[in-house]
Amino acid sequence: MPKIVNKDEKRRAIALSCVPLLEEVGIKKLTIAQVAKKAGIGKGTIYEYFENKDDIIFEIINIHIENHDVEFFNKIKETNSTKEKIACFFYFVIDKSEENTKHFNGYKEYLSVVLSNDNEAYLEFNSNRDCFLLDEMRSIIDEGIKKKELLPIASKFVDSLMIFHKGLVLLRMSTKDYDAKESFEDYINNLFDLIEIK
Amino acid sequence: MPKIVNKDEKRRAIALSCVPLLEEVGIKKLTIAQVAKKAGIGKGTIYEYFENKDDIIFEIINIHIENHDVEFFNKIKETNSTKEKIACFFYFVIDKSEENTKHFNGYKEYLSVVLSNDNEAYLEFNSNRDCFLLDEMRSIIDEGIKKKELLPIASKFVDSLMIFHKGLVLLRMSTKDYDAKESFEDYINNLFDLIEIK
Amino acid sequence: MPKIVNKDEKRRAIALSCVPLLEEVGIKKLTIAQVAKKAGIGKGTIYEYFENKDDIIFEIINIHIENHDVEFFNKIKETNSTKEKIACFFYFVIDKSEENTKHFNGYKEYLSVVLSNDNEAYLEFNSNRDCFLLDEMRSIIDEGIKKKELLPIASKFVDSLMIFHKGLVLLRMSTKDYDAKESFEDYINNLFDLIEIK
Amino acid sequence: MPKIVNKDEKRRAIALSCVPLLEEVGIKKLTIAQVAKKAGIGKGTIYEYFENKDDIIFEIINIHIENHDVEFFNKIKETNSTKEKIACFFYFVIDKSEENTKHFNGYKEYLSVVLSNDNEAYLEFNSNRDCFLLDEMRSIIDEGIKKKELLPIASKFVDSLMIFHKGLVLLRMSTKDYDAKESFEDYINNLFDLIEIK
DNA sequence: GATGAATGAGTTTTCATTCAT
DNA sequence: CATGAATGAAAACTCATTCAT
Repeated sequence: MPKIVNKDEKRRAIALSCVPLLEEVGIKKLTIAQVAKKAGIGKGTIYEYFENKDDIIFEIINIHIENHDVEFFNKIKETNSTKEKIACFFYFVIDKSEENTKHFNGYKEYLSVVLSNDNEAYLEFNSNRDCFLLDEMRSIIDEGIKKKELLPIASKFVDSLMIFHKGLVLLRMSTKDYDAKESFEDYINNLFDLIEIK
Repeated sequence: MPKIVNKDEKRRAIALSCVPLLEEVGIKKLTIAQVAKKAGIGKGTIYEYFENKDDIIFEIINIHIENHDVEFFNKIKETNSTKEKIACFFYFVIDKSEENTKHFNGYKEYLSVVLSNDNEAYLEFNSNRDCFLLDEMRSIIDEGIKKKELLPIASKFVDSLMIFHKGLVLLRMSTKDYDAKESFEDYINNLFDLIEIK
Repeated sequence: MPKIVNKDEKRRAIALSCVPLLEEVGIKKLTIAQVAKKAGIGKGTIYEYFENKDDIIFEIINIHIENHDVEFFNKIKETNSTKEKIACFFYFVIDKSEENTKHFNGYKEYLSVVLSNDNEAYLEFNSNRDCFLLDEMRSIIDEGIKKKELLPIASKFVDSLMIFHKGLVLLRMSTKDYDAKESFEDYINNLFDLIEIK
Repeated sequence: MPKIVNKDEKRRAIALSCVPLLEEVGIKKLTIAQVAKKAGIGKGTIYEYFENKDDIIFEIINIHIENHDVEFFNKIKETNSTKEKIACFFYFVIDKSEENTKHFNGYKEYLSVVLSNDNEAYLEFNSNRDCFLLDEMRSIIDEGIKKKELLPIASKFVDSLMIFHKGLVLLRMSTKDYDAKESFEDYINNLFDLIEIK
């Protein structure tokens, strides 16, 4: 009886084995040869499981983001106040630690690829993830309202909060020495003056 | 004695002649050979006036943006209410007309290049332009306050308005069928509830 | 399963097929395109077997020199007297035949490349080959002493003999109509007055 | 009355002003633009005084070598014993000081150019200079014989001394970490055993 | 005599993808 | 199922030299 390999499983296994590789060399410098070597299979085999290079990069990035999200939601769970939970969303763009900067630059590279191609799959993936994060934010705000930390009006600011987040991301990426932290703190304090129950 | 040319003028003239070319083929596909042909000069001559390919692309984009700004400021001057003036800032990201979409996609490609290289000059240029636009926005808001259209508190929202703008730009670029208009209107109406003198 | 090729063999086969090409066009004018065409493969395939252009040129030159050495050692074996064996070493720089001049000019071009780059591999290769030839010369002299053709003191002249050889090479290469033969004969006769057992 | 410029004088003046430039950037990287700038004239003017790039490089190198020779003959004059005078000839190839290494590498680059082109003028220049140095060496040896430092037989070794010198030059240039000093000392001691009057 | 603007040929190397085995 | 050998298009940049002024 031959070993039955589930195509999807192997696809994922290949991508999984290349998560550190992508971090190391970056999207643009990643070659199929490297991927094949890291996964311990032949170059041709890659094409049994992936349409093309974009496809595999996409899969690897997915895993990256999933990993990131796991950490992210753990952090949020450990956090009590609504304000701090919101801050968790912004750590990614605020934190200047080497570790986070690496992730941030990885995401920058990813965005560069998204913006230069016109890959529908990328756009859809981004849409879904943004929706997902938006929902998370909404839950947190709603919970804050329920816990009497926030005024009911707070729910009207969920969207703009997420858009503001995107704005900080783009500014940190495209301008010199942008101080996202300062901007965030101004904004969040301003906002909480309006929505917080003191 | 040889013909003496004004280097700066010729530099600009070359760039100017390639503004439509850049629009047509995009940044990534633009070749020096094309530029030289369009400008009606030899390839080598390009390098008498520009350091390298980045340098010439940068110059062409500058002209693009200058052109855009001229239109933009004309629109603002023709506009009366502060709210409408603010809306002018957002036309770029909101408007779905073919004309504007072309510009928007051009800017998208530019951003893609900025994010993938680490060109200090690009980052600095962006910083300066963002500062400049921020100042414009501030003037408009201040004027609105002076004209008793807005409450003094409005001045505290200038920064976040610009960041919000960036956020919309990134969302329109990186997600599928993003409705920047809706987001903007929600936001601006929400905001004006807080800062408008009715 | 794909065709498995012996990388080393194919590498050598490619280089081998280009030995006449290198002779024909010279090092500086040799292009990868020519090499690929001559080897009957694609340009890209070259790079499956060689690091870069230097690498392939180096390999071709190796074959050249190996070929030359084979002839050279055959000649020495066919020769009886020590004096004649020594002369064999100098044929390369003395002989004005068209055939040898072609080789000599090839070596000249090779040296030109060695002197203009700072390629460690080249320098080391030269060192090794010089050592090797020095050892050969030493064997010949030692044998001459053993055969009572030469005085024991002859062994003290091995180094200078090789250096003298280099000197003739450089002189033939860098000056006009240099008569290496005359210089060699003067030298060898002078020397044999000192070291020969008559 | 217009300023009469002697063509040859200006030619020399231009070359003279570029002596340090050549040292700085080397032969291969030297551009006509640099030469024109250093000489304070236009690029086109260069061609009023020189045939082509080779011509001007040649002229600059001439001056270099003249300068070197001046130092060299001063050193020889200050030296007493014949053995030391001979050693002066070999300082160039033996000395590992930074200063001399710079000169040596300059000469290496020059030789590389000589070997890669087939410029008759270069070859002739080299022939003449080698003749000239040979004559100098002969004078020194003859003088040594006259001063009863050397046996009359010494005159038979003048040629080989010069060829040996060339050999050391080529070895230092084309092999790794060559110890020219050791080779020279062995040789000169060996030689003096034969030709010195003790 | 002087100038400097204009020129354009020429070559290495990478790497996603295919397909014969 | 798996493989890896083979492919070939594609583009920036330099710089000696000329010649119109």
